[in-house]
Amino acid sequence: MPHLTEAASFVNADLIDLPGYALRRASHAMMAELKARLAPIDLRVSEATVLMLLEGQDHLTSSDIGKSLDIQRANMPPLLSRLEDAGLIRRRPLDKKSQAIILTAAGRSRLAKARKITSEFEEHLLSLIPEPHREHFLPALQALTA
Amino acid sequence: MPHLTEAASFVNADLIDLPGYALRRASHAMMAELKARLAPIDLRVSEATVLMLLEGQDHLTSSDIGKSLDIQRANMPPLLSRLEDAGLIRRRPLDKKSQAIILTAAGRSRLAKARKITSEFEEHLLSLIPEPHREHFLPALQALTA
DNA sequence: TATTGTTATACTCTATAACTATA
DNA sequence: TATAGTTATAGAGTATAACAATA
Repeated sequence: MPHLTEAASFVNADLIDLPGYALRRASHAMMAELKARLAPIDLRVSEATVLMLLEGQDHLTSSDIGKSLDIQRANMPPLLSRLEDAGLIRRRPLDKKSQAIILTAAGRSRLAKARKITSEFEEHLLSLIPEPHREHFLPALQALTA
Repeated sequence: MPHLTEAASFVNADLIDLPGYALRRASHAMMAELKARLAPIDLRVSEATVLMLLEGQDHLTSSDIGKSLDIQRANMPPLLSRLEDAGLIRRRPLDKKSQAIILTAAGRSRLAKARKITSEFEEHLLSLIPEPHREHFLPALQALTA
């Protein structure tokens, strides 16, 4: 017999009523879902995000990408190396110090697949939120990031 | 001169309009904030959450806690060991296989400080959300976890 | 047979410091 | 002086597999 009782479930219900805790749990659940949906095209969430940021851009540096996506500069090289090794991006020198990160043809092709998956995912996510709350979700989240 | 242009900012604005991306960013920002607020009392977010779950309970096992908080069973021992080494919890045998995790007096004292910090944090979080959206935030998040 | 607690292990993300070379 | 790119390293969270002992 499991030891988890109704009393314990009640306490857990208390936790889930805290916006901070609910935010962490919802984010974790949704990112696990998106990770699973992107796995078939061999992309991590962070990698797909970088590809989306690069679309139509031919002058963004590694540092630019890090600033836009809130990724530390020091954590960009391994991320970009994986994308480069997969042939999805290449580097173009801007001057003797900086280099632009740009999509290859294979990168644009993979991005198209990623866009399809993420847009279906976003639709799924919103569909989970009951109607009266749905339109308020994005503005509320954006207020927390700014 | 930085390479980040207005065009790049615009693309980033596109990303932040995706609910899934906004959810991840908001969660990351808020958890970093809570982590910083809990650091002075030497508690991680996950540790404070466990203490809160244990309040008033004297029969929850390691497995119970993992199930409630969505933490894998295998990841509980190191978490609980840190709390035990800090004198905040102790183990009480339920039978020859299971043991209850319970708060010590020091654990209840630390929990009181954590409750104060987290309630101030929750208040801060909600205050960041503009009035028309605020009341819809928690129900929307809870719909994504269920 | 299923569950509990545990160990080992590995991967991902994140964070800080430090170094070089160039703007 | 500040910035770009990189390397090294460490911490934290998460995931799977496997084991012994007990329900």
